[in-house]
Amino acid sequence: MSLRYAVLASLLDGEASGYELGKRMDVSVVNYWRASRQQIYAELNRLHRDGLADARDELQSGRPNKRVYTITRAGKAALRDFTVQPSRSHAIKDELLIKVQAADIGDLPAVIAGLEMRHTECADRLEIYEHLIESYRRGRSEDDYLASARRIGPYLNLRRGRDFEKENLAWLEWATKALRNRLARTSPARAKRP
Amino acid sequence: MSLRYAVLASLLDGEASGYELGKRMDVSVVNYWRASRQQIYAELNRLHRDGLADARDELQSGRPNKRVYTITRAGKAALRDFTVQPSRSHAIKDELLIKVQAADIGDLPAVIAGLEMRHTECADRLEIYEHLIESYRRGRSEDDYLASARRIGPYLNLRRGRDFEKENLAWLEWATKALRNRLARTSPARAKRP
DNA sequence: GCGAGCATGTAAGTCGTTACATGATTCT
DNA sequence: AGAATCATGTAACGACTTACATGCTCGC
Repeated sequence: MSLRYAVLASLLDGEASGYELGKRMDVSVVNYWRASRQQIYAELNRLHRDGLADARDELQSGRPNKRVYTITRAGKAALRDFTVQPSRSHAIKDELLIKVQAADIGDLPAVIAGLEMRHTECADRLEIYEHLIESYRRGRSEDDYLASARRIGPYLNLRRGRDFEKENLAWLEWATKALRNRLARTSPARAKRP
Repeated sequence: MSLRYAVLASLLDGEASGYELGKRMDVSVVNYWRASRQQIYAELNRLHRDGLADARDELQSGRPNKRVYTITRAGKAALRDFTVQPSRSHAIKDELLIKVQAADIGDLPAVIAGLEMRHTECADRLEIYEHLIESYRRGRSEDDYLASARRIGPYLNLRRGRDFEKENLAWLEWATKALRNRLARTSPARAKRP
């Protein structure tokens, strides 16, 4: 049921088609709930059926037509009700960390390569967050922005995303170094007894 | 398919029954993949069926008997193969953050209360992580530990968990303050025009 | 006496992923 | 020529949650 409210919350940023929303709710932009396009299309239909979103068909030339959705008053009310409900702790699911957990028994060079790949992904996301934060602030100081902006929720989440990516980068570098040291000490020894 | 490897990785910490593993893989202890007990029972059965885990029944008095599982050679090989596969970026799913995103339209005091509740949860988890890190190190310095320990994967993940909880606490405090300021500025104004 | 912890599971239902289908346009 | 972007969806499958079932012991 959370997907429903994640989609509604995303519609607060303005009307959107399913496709656009799919990009908005991509890992690189949204750090509160990512969803696949197929999920979003289905949820938008349900939202419309339940009167929480209005839909209108926009005819386009040279590309397929699209359905543009807007959050309704009832949608906002439902979202408001949701904010009062207790939240369960987030789900922690990260394949890379399973590999780190099993690194000592696993293929060390492969795990290290995985950490490095994640590092570049994180760095890319960090850059996106930094740019978004800048474009939200438009020169204002943070306190200024928080005092004057119409909405601050998206900004709060953006900063969380940025801080987490930074933290993540630091950890990835540290963990990579630790596994590299281990590799240097264990693999020459193994090589001597084939 | 990742649950399978998460369970195998948890079995590297030693043999365990489904119930024990359920506690090991709880949010408070494991930060790489949390799973419900029902999921774990089912996965252990499959693991045993596929020869990746050995099972033995342990008769107990005064409490129900239990099935204790051990990872097999084939299980370790499967886990090793898994470490070579590419990892997808983790799933970001946090109900609380949806509420933060919608905070401006939602019930501000409720969102603030939610952040505070999460704060105590994080503080509790942080304490657990700190204690676990201490018990892993047993007085040794970090470099010393990383150089001498038989396995370092669990320690790397533990530090990640600790750092993330710390970061999280800082963000929660900052976001709470921002939403409190907003509440102070908006609710007296509203109260004047009923 | 009652809830919490120990211990394992089934069944039903919801949620989410992957593959497939279609088809024009623009970039490399 | 082939891939990527725009655009929406269906169908099948797999993952995950929630509720239910059972039953004994220990502490309050």
